[in-house]
This record gives sequence, structure tokens and C-alpha cells, in this order.
Amino acid sequence: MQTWLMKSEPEVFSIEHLRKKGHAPWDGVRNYQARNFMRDMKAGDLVLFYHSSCQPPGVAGLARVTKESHPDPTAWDKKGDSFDPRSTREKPLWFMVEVTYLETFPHFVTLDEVKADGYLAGMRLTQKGSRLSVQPVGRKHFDRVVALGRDVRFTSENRHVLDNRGKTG
DNA sequence: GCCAACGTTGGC
DNA sequence: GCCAACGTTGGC
Repeated sequence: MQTWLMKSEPEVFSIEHLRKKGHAPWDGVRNYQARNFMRDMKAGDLVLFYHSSCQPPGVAGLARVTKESHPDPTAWDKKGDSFDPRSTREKPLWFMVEVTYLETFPHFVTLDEVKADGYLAGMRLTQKGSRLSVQPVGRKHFDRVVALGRDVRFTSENRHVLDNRGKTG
């Protein structure tokens, strides 16, 4: 099983949208590298759902790949924003996968936290100029982000537990 | 809104 | 195949 990170602008499609729908086509990707990574995805692969172009950006939760790559029909929709006349039904150019909602982290793992975490050094996400909307994540990095996201000690309601440690004793 | 860092396009 | 112009991403 491989692990990945996929970016979405929450104003367009957030993890909350995915939660409500249950599953969704990850369509509209128009970058060759990202497309190639999606082609490598297998059903069952796990995905960090990343919110981009928002304040703050960061990893919001987890999803699972539930359908392997198949032609992206939005490339054929002349009226849509993702239309690409080079993609035909006979020779599709763009592909997509289906992702299914797994969980929203109790703690939203911000990009700043990812950058500051020693275990996460070298993640593609934080490398300069890296803009890929679909990218592989090493298993150790993946597990670390999940651990941060699930650690309720870091949630805003519980932050004082850590902040106040030692102040009274 | 700015702009750095890429990626893509198309003339030559 | 080179590269200038243009488009996009996405943090800031």
C-alpha cells in the first residue's frame, strides 16, 4: 500500500464536502506529474487531505483511494473549466481516481507545524517551489502527520493542558 | 494582491 | 531543441 497527499482548496472542495458526500471523483487535475502519480494509485491507498490556498493551509484529514485511475470525463465537457480538446474518448489524456472519506483530524496539522517538525524534514510538501497537487508521501512521514492530527493534546481546546504543564507543580 | 517557482506553449 | 512569453500554483 502506498501513501499520498492531495491538495484541494477548501472553498472549492473541502474535507467537509467529502465527508458529506462519502466519496468523490478527484477530477480536474491538469498536470502531467500529478496525473502520473494518480495513475500509480491503487485502491486501498491512503491519502492525506490537504487544504491549500486558505488560512492556514494544512492537512485536514484522511481519505482512501477507492477507484483506481480511469479517464477524467471533465476533460470532454466543453462547457466546463477543465475541458481539454486534446483528450478524446478514444485516447484520454487526463485521468482521475475516486477517493472516500475516512476521518477529519481532531487537530488540523498546519503547514507551519509540518515545517517545524523534525520528523517531517524532507517532505516534498515543504520543499521550495513544490506545487504538485498530488504527491507521494513516505510511510514514516505519513504516519507522523497522522499521529499529529490524531493527538488530541494538540487540539485548540486542549492546548492549555500542554501550555500550563509545570506552571503549578 | 504580490510574486517566486514551476510548467506549458509555440515561434524559430 | 531552444527559449521567451505566458499561465498556474499557492504561500505570504
